[in-house]
Amino acid sequence: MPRTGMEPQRRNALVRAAIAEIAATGAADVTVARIARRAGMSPALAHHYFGSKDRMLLAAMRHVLSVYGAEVRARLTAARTPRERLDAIVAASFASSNFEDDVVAAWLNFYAQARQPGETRRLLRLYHKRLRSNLVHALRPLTDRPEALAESIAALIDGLYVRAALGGGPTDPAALVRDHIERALA
Amino acid sequence: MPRTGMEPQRRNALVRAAIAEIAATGAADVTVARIARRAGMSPALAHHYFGSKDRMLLAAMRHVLSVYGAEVRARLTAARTPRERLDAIVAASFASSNFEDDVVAAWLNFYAQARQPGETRRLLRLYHKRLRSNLVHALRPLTDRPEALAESIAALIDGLYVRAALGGGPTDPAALVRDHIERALA
Amino acid sequence: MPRTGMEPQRRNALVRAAIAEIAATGAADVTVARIARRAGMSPALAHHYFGSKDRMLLAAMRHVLSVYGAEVRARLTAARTPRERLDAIVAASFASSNFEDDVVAAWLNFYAQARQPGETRRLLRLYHKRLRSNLVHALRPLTDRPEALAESIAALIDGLYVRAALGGGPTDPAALVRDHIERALA
Amino acid sequence: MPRTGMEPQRRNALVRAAIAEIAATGAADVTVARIARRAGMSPALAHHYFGSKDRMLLAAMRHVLSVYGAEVRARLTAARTPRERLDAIVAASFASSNFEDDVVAAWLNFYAQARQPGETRRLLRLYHKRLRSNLVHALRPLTDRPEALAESIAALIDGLYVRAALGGGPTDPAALVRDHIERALA
DNA sequence: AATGAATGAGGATTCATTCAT
DNA sequence: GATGAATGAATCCTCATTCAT
Repeated sequence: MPRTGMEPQRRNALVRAAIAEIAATGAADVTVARIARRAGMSPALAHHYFGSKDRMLLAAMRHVLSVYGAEVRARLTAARTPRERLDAIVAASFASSNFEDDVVAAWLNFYAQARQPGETRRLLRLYHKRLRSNLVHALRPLTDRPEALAESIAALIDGLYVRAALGGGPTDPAALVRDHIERALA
Repeated sequence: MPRTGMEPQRRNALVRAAIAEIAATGAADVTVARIARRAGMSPALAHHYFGSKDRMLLAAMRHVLSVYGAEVRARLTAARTPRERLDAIVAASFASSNFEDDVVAAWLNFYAQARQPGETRRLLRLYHKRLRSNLVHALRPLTDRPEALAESIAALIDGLYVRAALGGGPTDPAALVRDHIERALA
Repeated sequence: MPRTGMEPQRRNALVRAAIAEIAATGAADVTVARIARRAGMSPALAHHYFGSKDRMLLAAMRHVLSVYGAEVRARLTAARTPRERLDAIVAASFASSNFEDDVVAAWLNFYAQARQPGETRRLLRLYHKRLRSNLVHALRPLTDRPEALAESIAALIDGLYVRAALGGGPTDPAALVRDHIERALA
Repeated sequence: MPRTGMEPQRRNALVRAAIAEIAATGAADVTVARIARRAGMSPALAHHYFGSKDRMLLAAMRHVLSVYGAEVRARLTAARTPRERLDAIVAASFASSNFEDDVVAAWLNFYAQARQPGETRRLLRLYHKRLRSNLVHALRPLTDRPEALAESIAALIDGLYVRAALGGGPTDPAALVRDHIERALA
């Protein structure tokens, strides 16, 4: 049964299962056994691939961040004007690839976990820094206080994430952010 | 040593210890034993007073919500104009009584936990509803789309909370929100 | 509130509550707190009167045995012929005072507990000895093998107790025993 | 050390250890840890195989019942006449395989536990029903009141069990039952 | 590569019991 | 006499992790 070259598939399945499990069960009740079962393999194999539960969850987080990062880069490449760059960032944040229920839940839990010092915090701060820098870069030609506006845009995006995680957020959060930007630049 | 009438003090000490422990250790690693030790008593006594870990954490959440609610009510009572009402709500959100490090961390964890159905979710949704209704009520005389603006203000507040929980948020988040409101009403 | 001379009532209430609790919850789940609550007082008071849980349960057992003993003595006094003596013993065993549901359940649990060396076993063996000796004494004028018949009568009584404890025993167990005796003496 | 296919052995060892532990310690003081130690493994492994203490004890009970059932079936198969059938049932009840000290003690505790509604009670009632039906079937050709006699035989068997559990029962309980039957059929 | 077997280290919870009042 | 307060010790159970196969 064991075929060679399964490693990437196995790792991927585990990462996806981890995200789904966080969403379904809550970070507090996530166990290696449950993740492994969801991914269709034994807990021992999960350990074989990731070495520890922490590293597995970290891989899940990296996956979420990298999906987001890829989305941003792709859209930024296509953007021509500063305004388009802004829209690209906002659109990436709410793109279906990382605004699915599972992923939003995972984000929220990463935030909670990032309270403690460690890799999660480091990664999340890195994400924050990049988001801010992207925003500031796009805003610089449009306003003379790019930092302040970037801050509020970033906070707004995070707030909408949080609310989405609980259900009951606005239907079109991206529109809400664009509105905010428009008014601020007016 | 055992004097009568200790219940309120003990419960209070446990609630405070629970909040501190969530902030210090992260919700995932909070144990009854740690909370009890921090509150200066045995785990058995903690159970005696709260019956279960869940009920203890729920009491902590209720405490946080009630502190916030009291802050809002107190400031709303003093407000005269719609604009003052708005400022009152914003100020309450960032008042020192519930913007301390511990409390902000607790909020974040409550959000993460509220993903799962249960009392936490119910309480948090109730808080959301009240906040929105307070905002809409204050905004109605000031704009013709009070719901949309309320939504964005609420999201902004939550986003600033999240960022505060991680450190590195803006120095004066209330100012940022007031700025947002001003621009939106202009 | 505390009146003097309450001791006998208190002790009695606890003994009765213990028996009821054994029947209702099963010996494994009997706790001092539950017994005390059922008897309308605090666990601490129960300890005050009995010193320990074991001693309390032992008192309950002694109560059951003494009720049975009193019943036997009363009926034996009234009996005139050997045959009447036999009937007296059988009737006492199934008299309502110790064939109530609670009491039967308690008996069964005492048997289970008497496996271990200790006071319970001592008391139960004493009961066995007395029962056998009473039976043998009554049987001696009626048969030349009184010991064997006494043995089978005693076993039959115990068996009927066991079955009564589970429900579904015969309606009139005493009649069944009398039948057995009659046939054996015929 | 871990070889594959250990499950049956482990389960068996635990069941046997549970029976021995009930006999040695009394059902009230049986702990998973003690059973596991006696069976030569960790408590965690015991849980791994049985899921819970209750299910483990239930398995022990099922084992005892099935040993008895097998004994009865084997002897009934060999029996030719109604009288032989009766003797087969009685002999099975006191066969060494389920009249050993351990097993008798376990029976007694199952009885005590069967007071509470649950699987134990269900199984024990099933055993009662089968025993009665076997007896009635064997008695029908021999007497015109098979039910009544079956009842008394069953009660006698149970009573002898109870007494055996405490030590001090008759040396040859089966003979006593056969005697009872003989006289009743005379 | 893959897994069943196995466990040590906890974690929530319960409870008999003690003590000051 | 009576009780609320308090806890140490134990119990069941879970889980990440390791290991032989």
